[in-house]
Amino acid sequence: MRKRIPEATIRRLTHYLRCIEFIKETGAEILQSRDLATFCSISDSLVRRDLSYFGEFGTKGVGYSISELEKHIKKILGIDRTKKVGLAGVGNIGRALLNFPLLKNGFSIEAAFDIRDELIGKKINGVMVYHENDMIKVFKEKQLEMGIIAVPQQAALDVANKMIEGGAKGLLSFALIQCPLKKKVPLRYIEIAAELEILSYEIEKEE
Amino acid sequence: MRKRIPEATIRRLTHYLRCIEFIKETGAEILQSRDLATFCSISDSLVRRDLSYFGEFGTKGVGYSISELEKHIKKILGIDRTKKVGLAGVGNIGRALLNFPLLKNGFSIEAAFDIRDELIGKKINGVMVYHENDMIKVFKEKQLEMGIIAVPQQAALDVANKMIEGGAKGLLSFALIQCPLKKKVPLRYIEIAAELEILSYEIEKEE
DNA sequence: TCCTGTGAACAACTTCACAGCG
DNA sequence: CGCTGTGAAGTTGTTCACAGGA
Repeated sequence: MRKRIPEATIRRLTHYLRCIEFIKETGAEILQSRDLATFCSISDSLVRRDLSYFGEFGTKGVGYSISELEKHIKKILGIDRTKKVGLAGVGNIGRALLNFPLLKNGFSIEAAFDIRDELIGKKINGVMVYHENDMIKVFKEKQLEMGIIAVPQQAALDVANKMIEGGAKGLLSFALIQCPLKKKVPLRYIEIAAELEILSYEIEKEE
Repeated sequence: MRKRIPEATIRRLTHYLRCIEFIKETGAEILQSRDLATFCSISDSLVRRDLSYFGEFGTKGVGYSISELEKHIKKILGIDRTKKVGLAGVGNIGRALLNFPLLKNGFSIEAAFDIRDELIGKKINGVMVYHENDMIKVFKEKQLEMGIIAVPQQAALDVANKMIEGGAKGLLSFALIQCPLKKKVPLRYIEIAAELEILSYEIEKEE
């Protein structure tokens, strides 16, 4: 079962994790494909297919052990150990991220970066703010694995390249980056405008 | 030609728009499927297929008129006129959105909402902050069509239902909403944790 | 019995390849 | 000739339906 995994499957894995976090609160120990399916509004066979890409976690006639399943999914997503993250841009979005309980999801922001003098050397929510000029050095020293880019668009490419030079193996950006990057690494976007536009389309379609 | 449109096509339409905004700066008037394809790192035939779902915009042997194409895509996405938006939650994410040039994309935040007394009645970036208790009334009065939810998770369902009761036809949420909603409307999420998790998976896969 | 895991059928999406028009 | 628009082929993703184990 070691075929290529659909990206959609990976996204659903994150939803399964949200479901597990939710169900764990109730004290349950076993869960069935149907439970995950209902939570995510998809079919139960799709849940089983998704999980089967990675092995056989379940018990026939019973279901899945919640704690085992959680461990497995975290392993698959690479968040079985905490990943160290550097954050560029301490504006509103940056601050929101610093206040966000990312650690619970397996990520820890270990350093923040900005170019505004009044911020450099301050700690925000326990995270030190460095100057963007020191980004390569700090990324290397602290061995940061991922970068989050929350700077204005015109600064995004430069910041991305610095992160990569500092050793970042993947980037999440709120700003469109005019590629090409110095080195090809996984790059994802959070596109607020795009989401609003798609929502707008869906609204029009309804009518 | 009026088949079901893939969601992926709609998302790419938003990318085409970003490309058009970018190319317009250069003063060009004509663009070809290959230009859009290169910008978006996809194949040119996919660009043509995407556009062909909605009619024949191009000129054979020449390409697409940039201004016509922009008009068409905006029409398809329902942003040929500005859509009025209400924003719940004036924390860091909410403030980031208030500072974001959404108007350029066809959206205008006409009212913000929070429950913190010190914010109510203030204007932030020209947008009045109301109490969440007045959300239904304000949504109706101002005829807000869309809602953005940037409140803590435990408040999200309540806020969503109020927006819908106030007449919102679609919602964009930063917090997971435990459905069901009072009434089914298009609902999209921006899931920062999920994006980080997927990125983490992609990083592991590379290795 | 009940629920998982999975071949096989089906559906959705993308690419190919070229007809057809400017 | 060059580029669009589109059937047809190819590929990828989802659902069906059931064998098989607990």
